[in-house]
Formats: sequence, C-alpha cells, structure tokens
Amino acid sequence: MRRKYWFYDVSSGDYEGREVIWLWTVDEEGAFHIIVDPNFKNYFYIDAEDLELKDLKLNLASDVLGASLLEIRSVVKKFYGVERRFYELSGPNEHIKEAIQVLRRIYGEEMLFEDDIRFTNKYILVKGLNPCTWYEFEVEPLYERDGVAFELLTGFHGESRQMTYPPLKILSIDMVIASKYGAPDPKKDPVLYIVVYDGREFREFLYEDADKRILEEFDSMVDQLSPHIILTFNGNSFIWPYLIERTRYLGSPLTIGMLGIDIHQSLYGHTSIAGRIHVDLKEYADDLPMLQRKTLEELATFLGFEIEIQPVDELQYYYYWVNDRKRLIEYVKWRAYILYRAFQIIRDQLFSLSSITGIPPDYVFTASSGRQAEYYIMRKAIEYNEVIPKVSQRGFRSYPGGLVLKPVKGLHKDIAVIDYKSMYPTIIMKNNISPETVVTSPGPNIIFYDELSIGVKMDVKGLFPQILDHLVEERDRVRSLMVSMDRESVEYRVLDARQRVLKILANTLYGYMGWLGARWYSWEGASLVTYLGRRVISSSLRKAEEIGLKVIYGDTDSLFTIYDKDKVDGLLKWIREELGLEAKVDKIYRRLLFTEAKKRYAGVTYDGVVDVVGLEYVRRDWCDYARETQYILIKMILEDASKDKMIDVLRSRIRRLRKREVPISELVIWEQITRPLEEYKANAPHIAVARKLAAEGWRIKRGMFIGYIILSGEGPLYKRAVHYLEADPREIDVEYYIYNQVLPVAKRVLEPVGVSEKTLESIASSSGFGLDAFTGG
DNA sequence: TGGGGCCGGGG
DNA sequence: GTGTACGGCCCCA
Repeated sequence: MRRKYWFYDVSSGDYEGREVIWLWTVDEEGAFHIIVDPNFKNYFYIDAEDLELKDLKLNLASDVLGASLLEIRSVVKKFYGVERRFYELSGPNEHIKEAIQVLRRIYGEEMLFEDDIRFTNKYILVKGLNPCTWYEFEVEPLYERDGVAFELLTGFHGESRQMTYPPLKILSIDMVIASKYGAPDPKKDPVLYIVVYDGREFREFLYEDADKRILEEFDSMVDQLSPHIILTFNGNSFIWPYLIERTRYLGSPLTIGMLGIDIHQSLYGHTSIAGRIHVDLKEYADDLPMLQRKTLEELATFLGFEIEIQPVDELQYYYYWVNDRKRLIEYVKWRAYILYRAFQIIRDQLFSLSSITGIPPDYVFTASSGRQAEYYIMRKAIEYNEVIPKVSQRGFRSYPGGLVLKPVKGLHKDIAVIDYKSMYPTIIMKNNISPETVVTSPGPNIIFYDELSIGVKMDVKGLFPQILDHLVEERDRVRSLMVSMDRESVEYRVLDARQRVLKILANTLYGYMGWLGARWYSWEGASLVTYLGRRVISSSLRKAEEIGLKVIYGDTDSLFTIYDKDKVDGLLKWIREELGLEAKVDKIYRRLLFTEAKKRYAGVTYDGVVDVVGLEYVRRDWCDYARETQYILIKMILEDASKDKMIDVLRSRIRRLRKREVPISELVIWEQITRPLEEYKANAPHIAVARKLAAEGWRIKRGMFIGYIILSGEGPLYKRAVHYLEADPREIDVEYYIYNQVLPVAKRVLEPVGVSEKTLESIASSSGFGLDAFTGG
C-alpha cells in the first residue's frame, strides 16, 4: 500500500526479536503509525591502509559471536578530502555494536570511523531523511498496539510536496511544586497542582495531601489524550526530572510515553517521552539574546502577548500556595495557556530547523547551535562521500578575532554605517577555507599566508565552501518562491522560517570551525577567516582615507563614515571591484553619540529609530532605574535638547531616589550564575546572595539569574547585598544607587556632550530635600 | 593604584 | 558546550 505520512522521529525498536529501526509518523487524520524497517544495516569503517582483510576477518570470527552475519566491503571514501581505503562493516545492530567493542580493543579507537554515531542518527543521515516532512511510503500492515498501527516498510517513494502539517494534538503543561524549605525535594515534597491545556480547556489536578492521586490521574489523562506534542517551560531541567523521581518514590512511575515506554532523560539533558515531541520552550527562550532573564513572561511579551496576570517568583511558590493560592493558580494556568499560544508562533521555526538539520523536533531546540550545525554538516559530508571525523582530544588555544577601531568621541551628524554582506561566510567561500583545505606549509596549488604560516589548497573545493554555496543557493531559491506568495499563507510562513534557518546555519559555520568540541574543528581555518576579515577592514579604511572619506568607527565587518554620498558610493564600488566583496550602506544615523569606548554608542536614524549599543541601558547588570535614566538622557541628547533640560531630568530622578519613591523592582540588579558556586574565587554581590540562598536550601544552578538589592551599612557590597525578595525598602542604600548606578550611567552619555563631572557631582549632592535652590548649571 | 575575577553584550 | 574583542564593575593586595 502506498501511504503518505508525516515523519517526525526515529527510534530503535523490536521486530521479531531483533533491534530494528522504527519510524514514528502521523497520517493526515493525526493517527500514529510506526513504520518498521528491518532492512537497515548499521555500519562503520575501519582504516584499511595498514590492515589485511584476512587479519580483520580472523579477529572477527574469533571474538564476535555474530561475525557470520556481518558483511565486509572494501570501499574508497574521502577523509578530510583525501581518498583512502576503508573496510566497511555492516550488519544487524546488535552485532555491529559487539564488533565495535571488540575491534576498538584490538586496533584502538583511532582505527575505527563513524562507530561513534548512533544507529538511529545514522539512519536519518544515510537515508537523507528530513523530519517534519511528508513522505510517500510503501507499507504492509503488521499489527496494532495501544492505538498505534505498526507497518512494515517495503518501499520509499520520497518526499511529498505537501507543506501543511497534520492535525497535531498539543498539550501544554505546568504545575506547582514547592517546599517550605527552599528547593523542593522529590523524596519529601509533593506535587501540589498540575494544569494541562489543550487549546480549548484546562484540566486541573488538585487533591490536598494526595499527590499520588494527582500524578496518577495526570498520567492516565495524558495517556488517554495521547498528544503528539507536549509543551513545558523548564521541563528538561526541572519538571520531568522531578516527576520521574517523585513517581518512582511513590511507586507509580509515569507512563505518559507511548506504548508504555518510560519517560527518560536522554541526549544533551533532554527528557524524552516516547513517541511524543517534547518541546521545552525555555530552551527556545535561552537562545533569544533580547530576553534578559529568559522568563516565560519575557518570551510572551517578545512574541507579542499582553501579560494579563501577576507573575509569581518561583521562590515564592510555597508562600502563595499557603497565603494566596488563587493568585498562584491563576498564574500557573496562564503559563500553560501562553505556552500553547507561543508554540503556534514558534512551530514553523521548530519544524524548519528540524527538517534542515535532520535533528528530530523532539530535541532540536535542546541541541546547541554548534550541534545543530554539525548535524547539518554530517548530512552534507555523507552526500559528498566524506567519512565523518571524530572529536579528538586537543587543548584550548585562542586566536585573534575581528578588528575594532577606536571611535571618535562626541555627537556626530549624518553617519553612514557600511557593512559587508555575510562577511565571514563570503570569506570562507571565496578563499576555499575548510578544515581539510587548510595547511601549515607552502606547496604547489597552495595560497600561503606567511604572516600566519597558514595556507589553503586551491585545487579541490572544500567541504565548508560547498556547504555554504548550497546554503546560499537554497536560501535564494526559497526567497524567490516567497515573492509571489500571500504573506499570510502557511506556505509563506514555512518558507520564511526555512530561509531564516539557512541564514543562521551559514553564519554559524565560522564559529563552529573554531569550536574546540567540533568534529571539524580547525584552529587554522578559523584564524585565517578572522585574519582575512581584518585585512578587509583595514584595507577599506586605507582606501576611505585615500579618497577623503572620514571614518569615525568600525567593528569586525562594518565602517562608520561621514555620509558623503559620492565618496561612500566610490568606496562601495572599490570594495566590490578590488576586494570582490559586497558592502552596503546599512543605515544612516541622523545623530550618533560615541563615548570614547569601543562597542558603546547610541544613534537615531531619520526614521526616528533609536539604537543603543553596548551602553548600560541594554545591560541587565544595571538596575532598571539607572538604565531608564540613561535612555531618557540618550533620547534628549539625540534630539539636541539643552543641557539645562537634561540636568533637570537627572536632578529630579535623583531626588526621587533620595525620597525613596522608587519601587524596589526598579532597583534590582540581575546577574547570572555561570558556574557551580564552589568554583568562584571572588566575593561578588550576586555570588554572596546565591550562597545565602543555597544555605537556605535553594538549589543554585548554572544559568540562574540572581536579583539583588544593595542595603546601607558598612563594608564591601557583597556583604550588603540581599535577594530582592528579602529587601526592606527602608534599608535601601540610596547613596549607592545615586553614586554607583544613576550617576555613572548619566555621566557616560553626558560627559561626551560637554557636561562636566563637577556639574554632575553638584547635582547629586544638591538633590536632597529642599536644597535645589543652590544647584549650579 | 593596579591587576585579577567576573559579567554581559557586540559583530 | 560556535568564535574573539571589549568595557567596566568590584575586590584585594
């Protein structure tokens, strides 16, 4: 029978007592089908250069039980671009696993190749499958189990053109787990409340002192609804690990996976629920740099939702459970609701990323961007007959990065920002830079850079340039398809997500090459890319000076110049003709303010868009009140307001602080915990606060944000910092907030426009009660 | 007073 | 667990 199914995951499973491939798919009605492929053979390679076939066979026959079921083929494949002979061993997965173990012991790990790639991943790689895509399969029905149709794969007709998704049942889940004494402990603290939302109704589970019942009813409800997608926020790092331990402790393990398969923790800290796509939107929030604290509220706001409820801090769950349960439950229900709504927006990105990289949607967000890029490269490598290298042991060695010019301090008018289109990807393509083309000694057909002692082979096209060519072509193709489409249509949205993913992948390849943990790590390649980038900037700078175009700043792939249209056009032409690169005027600032520091400026375009870069306003480790003060001043400066007006604003903001009219929430300083607490050598305020929380029983994990307030008193700040929920407004150190928060950020932007330090000092000291009459200008 | 630890955001 | 460059705080010697 020919059938069209939407493919979304692959696992290993049983068929007639053997470990085979199961493809998890859904039909157009949303019904589950597992397609069993018993014919796929796992495989790996052994270096054949110094190994006799009969020697290999002898070892296999004596040490591997299933040796007779293994096939050995002599093959020629490329390794780092060079053709080489390998023996390919293939056969049933059980015996391949055994052979790998035995041969690693006999010949050493470094003789084996692709033995470190999981069976299921290999299936996707070798077959070139795209998850989240419709395929036409030829299948024979086998049997049905727990509402899932098992079918035997007898043929493949390839991808279907359909771009819409099957009707997917989605459940979003959130819950209250809390303890009187800090972090909840699954051996002691019950699950108090669970809410599940399916897009129409909420299902709530709440039984006083009976969390076993809550969990069992939740479990059977999920089982019964049998969703395709389960949404959580922090499911991977907290909810599922807690529920797994708690239900184990209670003696009734969760069975929400399909076919009764246990929910378990898998790759990269992902929690896997068999047959279902578990999406933890925290992973998505973590990847959005514009979110400062990576909370669900911030994510919702970013996606355009209004926050209609009063959020509750996780540290206060227990308090609200006891004292204002209604508010807490409202909040947790809202979380489930907004997760569901948020997913509607994120869905296209998730499915595109999954389909392009080949990572199933279940954990594509959990994989780091380096891993995502790597999967993509692995797919391409197999296409090009390259053997996939392993991660080798190597030490960290840094290399120089982009060139940053010193800015010209002050307020400028009409500044053009010239930047190079996809600078690093273009450099890689034009110069054939790839892990296998880069060399460290000169030779024929090699362009060698003596300054670096690095060269590039030019006689064969590199893997990375090929991949980039493909990414660029594919993105152009997708974008050309979009031109004639209705912007509101599903097809348009899907293609838009696809072109964005392709762009992100292209931009990731350089960073990937310089990543120590990469299979295709190339220190030389990454060094060469940044070196050529620096040459591009410095030669453009020289050319600009030559034609009399004044450059006031530049960073890595951009130059800021006075906007003299003819000269700018001349420079762009020179860049195109002499350097062979595309550069464009990205934007023109009507006003642009530079402090004397690099990477810190603010500007306004003719459209009235204000950009603030690097300054305190965009940093979360300054309190909101100071940041907001800076933003007000920046806007005034860019609007050419008078100094007096700016001084008035600053004075009144400081006065509000002195009068203690500023709410605590605007004085919180947020900093991230970036390592286990015991690894910190320094005494910093946020670390001191984190240690106090840890002593109270909270689990302080890497990635957490600590919000603190500075109280008045003696001694260093770290002794006066308290968690923001514990701060008494009357004890706030107003002087700290004036002299170490508001004044420095004001000074940063006012000093370049000529407001003296003395003036600022006098504003601060005179902004007390009733002293304003004495202030100077 | 200056160097080290640490953090966050830029391109 | 993609890269490096950079500024600026706080602490401590």
